[in-house]
Amino acid sequence: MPSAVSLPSVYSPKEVERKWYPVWEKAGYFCGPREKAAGRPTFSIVMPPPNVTGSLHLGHALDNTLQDILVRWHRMRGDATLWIPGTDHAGIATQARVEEELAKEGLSKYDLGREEFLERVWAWKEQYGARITQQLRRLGASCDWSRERFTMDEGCSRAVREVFVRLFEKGLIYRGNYIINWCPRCQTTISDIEVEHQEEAGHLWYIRYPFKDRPGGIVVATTRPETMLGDTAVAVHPDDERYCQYIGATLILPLVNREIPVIADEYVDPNFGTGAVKITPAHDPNDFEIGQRHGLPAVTVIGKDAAMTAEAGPYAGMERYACRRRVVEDLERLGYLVKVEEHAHAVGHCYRCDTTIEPLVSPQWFVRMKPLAEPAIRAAREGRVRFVPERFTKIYLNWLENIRDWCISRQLWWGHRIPVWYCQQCGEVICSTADPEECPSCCSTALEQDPDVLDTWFSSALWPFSTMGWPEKTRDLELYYPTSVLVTGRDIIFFWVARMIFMGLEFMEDVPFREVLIHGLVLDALGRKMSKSLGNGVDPMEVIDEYGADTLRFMLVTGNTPGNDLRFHPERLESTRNFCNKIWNAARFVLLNLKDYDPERERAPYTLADRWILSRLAGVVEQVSANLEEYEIGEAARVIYDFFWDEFCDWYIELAKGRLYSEDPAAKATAQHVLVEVLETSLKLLHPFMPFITEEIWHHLPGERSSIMVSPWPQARPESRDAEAEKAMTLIIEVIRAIRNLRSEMRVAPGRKARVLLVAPSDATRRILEEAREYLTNLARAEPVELAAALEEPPVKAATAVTAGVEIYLPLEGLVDFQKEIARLEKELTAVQRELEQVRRKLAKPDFVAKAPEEVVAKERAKEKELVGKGETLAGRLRSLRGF
RNA sequence: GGGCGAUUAGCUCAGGGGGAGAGCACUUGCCUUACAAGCAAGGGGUCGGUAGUUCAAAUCUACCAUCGCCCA
Repeated sequence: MPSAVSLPSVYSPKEVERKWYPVWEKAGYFCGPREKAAGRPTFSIVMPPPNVTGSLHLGHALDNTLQDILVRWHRMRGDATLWIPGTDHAGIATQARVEEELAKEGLSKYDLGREEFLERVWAWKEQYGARITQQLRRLGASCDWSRERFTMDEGCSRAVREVFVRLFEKGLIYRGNYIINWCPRCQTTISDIEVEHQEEAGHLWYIRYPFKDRPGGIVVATTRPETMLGDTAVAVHPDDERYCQYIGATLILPLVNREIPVIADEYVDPNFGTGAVKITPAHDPNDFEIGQRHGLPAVTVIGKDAAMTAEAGPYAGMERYACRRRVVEDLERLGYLVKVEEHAHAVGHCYRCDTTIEPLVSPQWFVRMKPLAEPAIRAAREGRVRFVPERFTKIYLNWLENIRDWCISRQLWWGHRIPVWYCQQCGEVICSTADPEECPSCCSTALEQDPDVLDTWFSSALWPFSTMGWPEKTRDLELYYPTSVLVTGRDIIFFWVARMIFMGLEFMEDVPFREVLIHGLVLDALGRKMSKSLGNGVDPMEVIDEYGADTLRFMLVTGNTPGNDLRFHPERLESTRNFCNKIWNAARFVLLNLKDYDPERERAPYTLADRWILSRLAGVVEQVSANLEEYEIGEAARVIYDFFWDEFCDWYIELAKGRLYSEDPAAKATAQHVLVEVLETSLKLLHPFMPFITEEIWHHLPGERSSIMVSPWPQARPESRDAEAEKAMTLIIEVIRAIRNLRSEMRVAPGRKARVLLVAPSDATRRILEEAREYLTNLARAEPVELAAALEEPPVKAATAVTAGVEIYLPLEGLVDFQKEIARLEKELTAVQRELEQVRRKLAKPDFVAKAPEEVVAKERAKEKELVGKGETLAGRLRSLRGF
């Protein structure tokens, strides 16, 4: 056993953390077993794969800490536990980063060509992927590295192809020329949910479109005048009396002189603008749909570079906003511009680069969502997937119920290539899991694979089963699918959670996880999202360097409630670090006092303090287990924190000192035994939260030990619960506090012993106080302590307090300022009277006595009695002081 | 426009139908042989507003206000 004396008085996490992680990993503790213990369930989690783009941020730290807590807890409970780690290839983000690198060398991806570029990205992935897994290790994540996966590894890629082909064959994947969101900077499509809408101050331009064959015209209102060049109709509401006479009429589109019809469509809001809407099917999603309904042509006037196309005639080649200015000028000059209003509207931006999205019509691949969404909706409605907190169910359902088809093709190089080939000979479209050699229709070998790759989320959607070896029927799938819980941030419910659920239902015929634990975002101290552009990000590795992983972990999961965002305050790190230090020093204390400890030695019976702390410990074990069961992780952490610091350190350790320093070996052995018991159990309870410090201390405790992480989780011990001991200790603590308070108020020097008189009419109370005599001396420096049922003549020169049915006198010859003491007691008496009044008012109500539960009424009565007694004592005391 | 969340001590946040809590900050006193990253004592809040349900509301309901987020 290492010497306790060698423990320094300040805990330094660095060496400890570096020491233990490799030990755990080498011992194979993280490996998910291939069999489960009889009578125990399995517990499995797949880690939300961090992007290989860069490094872990605080959100990852929170997410993985929560998972690690659950995993370590279940492992200690003896469940067959599996936590699969991995990383995500993050198509757009990673490609963009590598392109940035290239740009520094003055190169573009086109200079390298597709293959060489991909080699560069793979090199990047190797470097940064390794960094991320290193960072997860530093955080203490006890995931199974032998099962580590990457969304583009062989197995995941195979799953992606399999899924694509099956959906294609089922008619759930199709290619079509539809309107999509185009990011002109990333040069790719993005899906609807990757578009972020931001309110912007803009204008509403009113433009008059003249009739072709009659005087006058129709005034339309638009926020994007440049798109008028692509207008192919003007729509009005069919019931709008202002316009119904014009339906079917022909207008002349100004500037381009195209003839366009006036059509009627329910979509038009008669109250917006003039009630007449210009329709640009090629550049607006709603207009596109109207165009589809009415068979309107789509004229593309803005290209993929966000510049005007040849279709824009004289405006061809102009950048879209320059064109907007010119169009407005020209309209004004030609007298078509009626008016301009200030107008705030939502503009779509690329979630990655914030560039304004351009809706474009383009041939893309889509997943037909309705048939996939329905089972996913049912699964949540029927409770087969449960969200924690529950309110997120609604967000999930609302999205799925209004789902649109999912555009999955991306014009990128980094990602899963779409497994579709086009025959250059006959035009056959071949969708296949294996690369085809020749066209099945015409046998031509001139096949060209679709150049696009899949949306990154397509592969992430398969994560819960692709990581377990699907489409093979593997042991892991058999044992660990569905996983137990998914832990993730509320920002990716749509992106990821929903998609995993419908893919799981489609391909595994079961939900991918039974529960979804949603946590909030980690914000900066001012409540802002952490971002590169704001420069307010905090690097978790720097925090770990300075404070240790245990501190970071504990800080992240306390002081916040499930689903709510968490503000990052550096000060909270300090208080949590102090808690680590507290644990360290409590352990040091115990170990320093264990030098002559022999577990076999005969022990004296438990004292009141022993029975109390063991009872409290049993309560805490139950509570922590119950909290973890309900995913109330912060609450569980708080319960241990309070118990350990307040009850164990501040009270029990102090109460135990008397016996530790005594000459009675049996009494000492009992105290040592209880100290070890409480410390050991507390360490176990703390281990899921603070794996490193608990492991370190664990190995200093007496006895042969393997790792704490594979030690059994503490059992609930109802037989240790001792209500009587808890009640007695509560009384003793109150009396000690009252004495300390009197001493402090009377400015009795802390080191000085003082005579204390305790008056308690109740025999039971006196018995407790008698047993606590030593405690009062040690903890309140009360000596001698005199006990009485009543006092004939209370000392006049004394400070007084009344608590819990005990009158406390602190005789202070010559030290008591009578006026001050009278004032103090008067204040106290007023408070008592006020409280008594409240209680009596309550008890006076017949309804209360009749309708409130018996215990509540009894409690109020007891309170009344106590307050009356306290008031009488105080009043009597005041009388005698005044009479003196 | 719809939905969700927040509003509790100076700050950051727990709690949640029956005596207002924690950490930090503040005041006072202590280098007490585990810990000054500590110990002890203390001050500080009509729990955002209004109405309702209830014997009882910080807690449940409705509405309102302010802030934030999501969706359209």
